[in-house]
Amino acid sequence: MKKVRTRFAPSPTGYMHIGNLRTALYAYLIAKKDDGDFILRIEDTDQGRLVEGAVDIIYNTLKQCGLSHDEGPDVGGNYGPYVQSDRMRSGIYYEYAHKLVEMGKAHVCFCKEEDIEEQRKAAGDSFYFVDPCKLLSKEEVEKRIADGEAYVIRLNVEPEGTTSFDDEVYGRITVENKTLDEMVLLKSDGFPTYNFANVIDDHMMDITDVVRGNEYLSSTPKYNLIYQAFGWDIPRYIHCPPVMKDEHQKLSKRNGDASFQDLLAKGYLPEAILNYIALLGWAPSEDREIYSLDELAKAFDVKRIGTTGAIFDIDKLTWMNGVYLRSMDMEKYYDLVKPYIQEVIGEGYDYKLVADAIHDRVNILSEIRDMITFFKEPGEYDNELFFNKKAKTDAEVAKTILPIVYDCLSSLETWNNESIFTVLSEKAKELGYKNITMMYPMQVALSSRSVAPGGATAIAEILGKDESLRRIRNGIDRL
RNA sequence: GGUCAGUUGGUGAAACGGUUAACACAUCGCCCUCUCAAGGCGACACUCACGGGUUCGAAUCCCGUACUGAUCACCA
Repeated sequence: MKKVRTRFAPSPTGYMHIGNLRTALYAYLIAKKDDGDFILRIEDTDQGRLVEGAVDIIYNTLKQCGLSHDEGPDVGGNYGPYVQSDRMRSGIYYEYAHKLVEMGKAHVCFCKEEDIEEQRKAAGDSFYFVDPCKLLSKEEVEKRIADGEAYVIRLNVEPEGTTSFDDEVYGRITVENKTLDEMVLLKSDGFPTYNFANVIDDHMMDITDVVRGNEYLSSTPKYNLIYQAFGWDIPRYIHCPPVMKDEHQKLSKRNGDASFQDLLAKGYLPEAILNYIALLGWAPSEDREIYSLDELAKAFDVKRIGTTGAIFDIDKLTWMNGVYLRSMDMEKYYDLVKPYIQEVIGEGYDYKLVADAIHDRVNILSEIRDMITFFKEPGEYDNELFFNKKAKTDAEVAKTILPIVYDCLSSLETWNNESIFTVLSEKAKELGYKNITMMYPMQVALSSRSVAPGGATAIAEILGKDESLRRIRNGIDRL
């Protein structure tokens, strides 16, 4: 069996959006499942749409995701060049388009765009019309070309019969040939159209599995016609359903939807993003959702790709990101979280203790800031905050509790979570209070919040004895 | 408008003609608990867009309707 080769063929038009990334992921997984090759090819036949830095974004994204390509513009390979605008490639397209003309499978067309439009209109729904340029003699064509007249090369399509292809996801699809137009292969500027370049490249690069979005489903019969004209083997087609923003719209840059870069900036992890989007349009056969990239490659099965657009649910991604954060190696977690902590509270505190305190609470890294600002400086708060139904506390109760807490702690020698908790809970027991009645007012005094990451005692440990006592003192003074 | 495709809960989804229609997110309850989380437990589709048919039996097969999407460029 031939070695599986898939390709990711983006056009460098800006940010990498999620749908695109998922297509890249699937292409990667399909290749890696069978120890095949994953190739990166840059499709830039449209010179008007080049965006500066866009290619770097593609490289960076693939790298951050661990979707390493075996061949590509930057890493080389035996099937280069891997950029369509490369002069060497342009020559190839030109040559093959003309070869098709010689074979009688395509023809030179001098029609103006308006002429074509008119004829299409006249053809109506049947769509098919006979291009008058098809009837030109070889001599005349050559003469007009020699005279410098602009021309394009169009594929010849016979209106009779049907064209079918098998898609691994959507099954067998058949269309009538008369609904297919005689597509342009080579544009008047000498560049190939995207569709043509695609077929040539996929064939020349020995691509066995064509993985792309299902918006290409309709044009696939035309691709097949080109393969057939050359007598080439037709690849396996794997069309993926779209990733949607909502019921009606696809996720897109134009709608201002989050790109991969945006998600990273918000503090989502590449592994989590990849894991999540793998599940958008594909379901594993076992009852499980958390997969590393390698595990995905093993579990992936083209047959289990769905046919319906899947709505991108940021809530589920957020949950999954939290799962990754909670289950990752602690050292790695500390490294990840350290810059965020230091940015907010600076030096002076044990950032690992802070990291431990928020470990079970953080889902996305950008949430950390709001969670821990009070360590640096307690915020303004109203005495109403001392009210807590479950703790049976309010400002009045706090007035009696806080001094007790203060006394217990000011004489405490060993300052850590456990020792603080022990002394306070013993005191609570002695006085007949529930722990929470002691702890809640303390938490408010320490954090200026009704909810805080970690219990009052954990916060006190991080703050240190002096600062903790100072904040409790302030709490007492204001009551 | 033509053509092609799709339709299981708020969301992702499983189900290879016979199950109480999995599982996960979200939501809501309860438990745990020094708050919030995390974790544990439970609730949440009398039904699989709708209407016919085939079958002893249909979310699963067939036909039609509705709705949704894609496509119909010298854009990629």
